[in-house]
Parts: sequence; structure tokens; C-alpha cells
Amino acid sequence: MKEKPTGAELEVLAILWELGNASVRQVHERLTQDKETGYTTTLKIMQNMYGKGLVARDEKKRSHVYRAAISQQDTQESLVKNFIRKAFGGSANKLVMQALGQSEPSKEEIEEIRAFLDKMENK
Amino acid sequence: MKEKPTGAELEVLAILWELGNASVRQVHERLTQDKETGYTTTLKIMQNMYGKGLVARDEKKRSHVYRAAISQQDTQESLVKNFIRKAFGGSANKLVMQALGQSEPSKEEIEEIRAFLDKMENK
DNA sequence: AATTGCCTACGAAATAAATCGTAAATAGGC
DNA sequence: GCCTATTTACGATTTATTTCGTAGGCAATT
Repeated sequence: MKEKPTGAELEVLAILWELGNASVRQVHERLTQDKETGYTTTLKIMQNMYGKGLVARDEKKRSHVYRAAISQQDTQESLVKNFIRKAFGGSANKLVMQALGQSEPSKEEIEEIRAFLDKMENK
Repeated sequence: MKEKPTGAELEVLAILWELGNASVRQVHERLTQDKETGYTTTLKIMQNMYGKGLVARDEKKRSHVYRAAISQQDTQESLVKNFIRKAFGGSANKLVMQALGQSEPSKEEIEEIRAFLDKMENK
């Protein structure tokens, strides 16, 4: 099992999942849209992630090209699992209702969840 | 706004929400059912929480009696909000479906969520 | 009044995470 | 070939969090 990402690492992963491939520079620009931080900080984090196996990279070019090495699906699964245990005493339902309750879902979103529930039931 | 609890603090809060009132000793015993840790560690964490206003305490007795000073509802709300932003790019629905998908909800739980959705819609 | 046991307070050490500064390498334009 | 931009590598620092050791107080027991 791969190591678990820290908060800052998760932010980088989110960007890589979205972009697919990206240089440190690209990730950094994205990151600084939301918060102030130095370039070498971003670099260091991505280097750490490489050391941990959270990302892969192509070193052919001078500016290395990174990509996520763990899937968004698997990562979110493990994060949610942990979160439910830590913050909701293990009850997924409580989390679901808390999330729904505060998110003011649109009609379409509600339908989407209903459909998902139906599908679950028929399995 | 109250300060946000750290991981260890959240574990204590979970116990206090369940027990209502409790001494450090009681919390500690609960805690050590799951993991190994020293008494003074638990004490220190609860003292920190007191300093931050996360818990209140009654000092009349020699062994102080603690209780949560922030509500479970509010805390979970803020945790979930943050979690959705950090791990799901702001989409509550994605979280909901991830949580449902991995939790294998029982028939009753599915009904509970359907009812919740109905109620949401009629507002 | 001494012993024992449990309690709080508190500083300090250990650990984890994030940030940054500097040096060396490299490529492109001049 | 030289200067400038940009890049990587990496150590060091800073900040946050967790853990623990020790001292002193208090109450029950002997």
C-alpha cells in the first residue's frame, strides 16, 4: 500500500488528477491561485511525493513532467473511510446526511443520488 | 469562531460527546481501548483544549470534570465542509456517492436516505 | 505525621509537516 | 563563448502536533 498523502500533497494530487501531466511550474501556478507560497516549496513537496511513490515523473526534459501515481478513486476511498471512522464514529450514513444537509443539492443532484441508491439496491 | 480541533483533540471530543461529562481518567481509559498512550498525554491534550475553548471544565472536585464546549453538529459540519473542499474539489455529491458506494448500506439505511432526500426536496 | 496513590501543571523533547534559501546544472538568446 | 532565466537538489529552519517526565498538591489510610 502506498503512503498516505499529507494535506499539502493532496492539493498537488488534486491538480495532477485534473491536468494529467504537469511540470512543477504548472502545478505551482495553479496552487498560487488559491494561496501564497514559494516555488521551491511546491518543488520540495513534489520531490517528497516522488520519494514516497505518490507521483511518477518523466525526467527526459530539463523540466520534469509529473503525473499522479495513485488513482483518485482509490485515494478518495481511503480518505473517506478514514474520515468516517475519525469524525463520524464509523457511520457512513451520518456523513452522507450531514453532507447532503449542508450542501443544498439541486433537483438534478438529488435525482442522481436516487438513481445511485436504486442501482445499489439492485445488486 | 472557536479554534479547529486537531486529530487527537477530535478523538477526545468524540468521547465527550458520547459521555457528556467525564474526567481525564475516564477519557483516557476510553482512548487506550484503541491505542497505547500515556495518561499525561491525554491530560495535556485536554488542557490544551481547555486553553483553546474546545472544552469546559468543572474544577470543584480535585479531579476536574470536562465536557465538550463545541457542538458535535457544528463541528462535523465544518469538518465535512472542509473535507469536501480539500478532497472532492467542492462537490458534496461526489463525496456522498463515494461514501455510499463503499459502505454497503443496508436496506434500512437506503430507506433512511431516501426519506431524507424527500424531505429536502419539499422545502 | 508518614506513606501511598492519584491528580494537576508545565516545560521540554520527539515527531511530523511545510516553508524557504542557496548552490549547481542547463538551455536559450545574445 | 557568455549572460540570464529557469530548473533541480538538498539542507536547514519554522511551525504544528503529539508525547512524556517531573514536580508539587491533596486526600485517604495507616
